[in-house]
Amino acid sequence: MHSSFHPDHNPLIRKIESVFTLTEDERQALETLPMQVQVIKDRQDIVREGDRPSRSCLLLSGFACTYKLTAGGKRQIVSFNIPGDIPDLQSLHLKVLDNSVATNSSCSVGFITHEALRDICTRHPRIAAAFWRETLIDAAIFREWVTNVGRRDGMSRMAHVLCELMVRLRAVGLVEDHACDLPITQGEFADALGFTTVHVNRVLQQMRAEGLIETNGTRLKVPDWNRLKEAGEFDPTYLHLENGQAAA
Amino acid sequence: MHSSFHPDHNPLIRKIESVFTLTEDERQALETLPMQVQVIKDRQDIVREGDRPSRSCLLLSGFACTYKLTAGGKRQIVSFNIPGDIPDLQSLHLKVLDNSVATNSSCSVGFITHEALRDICTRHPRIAAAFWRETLIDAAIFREWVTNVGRRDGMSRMAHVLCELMVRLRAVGLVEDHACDLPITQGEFADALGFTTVHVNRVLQQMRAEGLIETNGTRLKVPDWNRLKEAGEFDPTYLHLENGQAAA
DNA sequence: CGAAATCTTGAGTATAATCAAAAACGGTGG
DNA sequence: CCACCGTTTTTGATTATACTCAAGATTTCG
Repeated sequence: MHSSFHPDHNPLIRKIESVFTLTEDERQALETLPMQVQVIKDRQDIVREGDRPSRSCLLLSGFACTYKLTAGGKRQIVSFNIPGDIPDLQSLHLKVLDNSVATNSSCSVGFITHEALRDICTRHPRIAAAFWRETLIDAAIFREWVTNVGRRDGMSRMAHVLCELMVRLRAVGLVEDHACDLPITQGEFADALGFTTVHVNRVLQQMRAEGLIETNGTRLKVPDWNRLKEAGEFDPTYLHLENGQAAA
Repeated sequence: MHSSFHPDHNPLIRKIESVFTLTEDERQALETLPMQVQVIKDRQDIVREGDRPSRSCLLLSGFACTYKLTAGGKRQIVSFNIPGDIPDLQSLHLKVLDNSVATNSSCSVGFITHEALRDICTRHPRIAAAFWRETLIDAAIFREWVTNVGRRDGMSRMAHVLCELMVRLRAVGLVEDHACDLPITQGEFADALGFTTVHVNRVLQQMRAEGLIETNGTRLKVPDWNRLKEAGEFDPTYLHLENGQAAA
C-alpha cells in the first residue's frame, strides 16, 4: 500500500517548485515521502470535524471541499480543494480538527503521517517554510471568502468563486481553452456561497443569459475571461501564485 | 526606540506559554526579540493591502481589525485582533499583503523585522512551530467567520462574534465579571458581519430586550453566558485554546 | 459648549429564502 | 437499447430578512 507517487505526477512537488527550485536533497526527500495512496468515492468524508488525525491528506486527483456544519445543521463550504492541496495540513499543529473535508468527485488521496511530515520539516527547513506558506495561502483564501460571502451580491459572488477555481485549476494544468471540468453541483455551490440551491440556479441562468459562462454537464467554459473577472471583482493577488500563473 | 517589552507584559510570551513551557533559552530569545514599539491612534491603518512589509506587528494593547475592501468599495472585516495577536504574521512568507489592518481603539504595537523573526525561527524550532500554529488558528477563525456570515441569521451571527471576542479576551485576561470593554462601533460590527449599521442596531436592540447582553458605552456585559452561547451556536473548539481557557 | 461621530427610528423596497412540484439528467440493470 | 430510479436542475408563487434612504436623538470629544 505504501507508494511513492511518481514525482512528475505529484502535484505537491510541482507546486513547491513553482515557488523555488528544490535542491537534489529536498527533491529526494519529497519524492520518497511515505504516502499511503487511496481512492475515495465521491461525496465521502475524508476527515471529520472533531477528529484527532495522526496524518494529513494530499489530494492527488479529483475535487474535494472543506466544510463546517452549524449547530442548526446547515453546511458551509469554506473552500474547494484541488489536486496538490493538503486540506488538513493544519492538523500537524492543531490537535482537533475544526472542519470536515469531503470529496466532490472520486478522488485519489495520499495520506502522509504527521511523523513523516515533522521529520521532513526538521531536516529541510525550506520545505517546512513551503508547507507553512501553503497554510498561509489557505488562510488568504478564507479571508477572501468571508469578503465574498459578506459583501458581494448573487452574480458577483458566484462569478468570484468561478474565477478563483479557474485560476487555481489553471495553475495545476487543469484548464484548457478557457474551459475546465467542475464536478460541483448547484447545491454544493449554494453551500459555498451561503445561498440556497434555487438561488444558485437562478444566478447561473442569468450568467448564462449574459454570456458570462457556458456550461455543458460538469464542463465550464468562460467565453470572456475579463468580463467574468469584472463581474466577480476578481483580483488573484490573494492566491499568491508565482511565475505569473495568475495571468489570463 | 528599540525596546524589549517587559516579558510579564508581553502578551505573546504568555500566549506561547499557554501551549508549552519555554526553555530558558527560548524565553531569553523571545524576551530579547528586537521590537520597535509605537502607539497608534484609533481608526488608523497599521498596514495596507498591497504593502510588501519587511516586518510584522505584534499588538501589545488595544483593538485592531483585519479587513479587505471590495472593488465596489465595501469593507469586510475578517477578524478582530486583540493583544497578543500578530495580525500580519503571514507576511513572513507571503510577499504582498492581501488585506489591511486598522486600529479600532488606540493601540500599542510592536514591530518585529522579518529578519529577526526568521532568525528566532531558525534557532528555536519550537518557537517557529508556535508561530506557525498561531497562523493556523487565524485560519480557523476565518473558517468560522465564513460559516457565520454564510449560514447564520442576524441574532446568532451577532451573538457568535460576541462569544468569540469574550472567549479570546478572557484568554488574555481582559474579561472580568462576565464583562469587557469593546471599543467597536456598530458600523464596524456591520462590516464584520456583512450587515448594515442599521441592521446591527436593530439586532443589538433585540438582544438587549431579550436580556442576552447589557451594554453601557463600550462596556459589554453578558448576564447569562450559556444563553448567549446558545444564541450564537458557539463552540470554542475552533479557537484551539489550551488549559481550559475556553471554559465559561 | 459645539461639532462630529455614532446610534436610533421609520417607511418603503429588494434580494434571496421558502415551499412545492415538474422536468431533465445520469447511471443501472434487464 | 431502453425502462427505471435517484439525483440534480428548473420553474412558479409567496414570504421574510435585511437593505435603502432619510432624518432625528444621543454621545463623544476637543
